[in-house]
Amino acid sequence: MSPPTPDAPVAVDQLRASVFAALGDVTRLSLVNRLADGQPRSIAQLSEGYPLSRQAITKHLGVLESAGILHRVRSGRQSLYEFDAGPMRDLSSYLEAVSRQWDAALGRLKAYIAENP
Amino acid sequence: MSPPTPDAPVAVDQLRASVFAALGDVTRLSLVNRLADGQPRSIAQLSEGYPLSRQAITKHLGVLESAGILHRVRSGRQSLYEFDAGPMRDLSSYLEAVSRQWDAALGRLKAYIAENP
DNA sequence: GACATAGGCAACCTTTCGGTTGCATAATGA
DNA sequence: TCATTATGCAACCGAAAGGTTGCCTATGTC
Repeated sequence: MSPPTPDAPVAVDQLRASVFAALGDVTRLSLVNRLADGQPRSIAQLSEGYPLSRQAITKHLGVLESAGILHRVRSGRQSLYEFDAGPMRDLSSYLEAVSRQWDAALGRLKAYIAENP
Repeated sequence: MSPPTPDAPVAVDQLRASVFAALGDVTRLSLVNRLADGQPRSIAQLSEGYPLSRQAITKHLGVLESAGILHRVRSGRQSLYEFDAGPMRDLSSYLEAVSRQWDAALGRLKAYIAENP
């Protein structure tokens, strides 16, 4: 778990950006919230409650799957989607790292001011 | 700090989605990484090192500012951008909440299996 | 005042996104 | 077998994203 540096390998940042982008939509965020209870659901089930066509939901699920947030498992004639916490855990630790970097910088600033009144 | 529920007010989710979306781009992610050291920088400074025009960087900074991740402070003839950790902290706690929900669901599943061998 | 520097504004372009519709196909159940 | 259900595939569409270029304005500097 390397802290974020300006010159970090682009591949890692590219992956992270794709996960962020996948979550950057209210519909997809809502889908993730529903699936985070651990129960896999079919496309038909997931389409209920949205003012969108099944195809639109299918596309959103595809985006989330590409980002690794969901996995698709075929069961008979239906596609079940199940949640994977991995990518979102990675984002969480990344955000924590940035926040810590920020806190440290703030601490140094305060110390500097205290020593140069 | 309410845990994410499927029926959460859309306004909150909309804000979160916009922050996620703002971070869903490698260039913007890189800009954030640079500014997270606490030092405000001008647009000219921030434009260095990218194969993009100054205007492109300006647009990216605008997106980050709209999401509340950066603040703009005019100083003389230059616009300085400074980091604000707030929105990213919110995302972090949101992601943590989802992960905990997931862990709890997994725990219940294991308990169920253990009791029904 | 003359000139260089930093940035804002606006028009324009191409690609991607989010969405729809129509139709084809695979599994199921009566 | 036949109708139904669940999904996949592809074409299409308008709007937004990401980017460029050209020009204008404000602020420093000599």
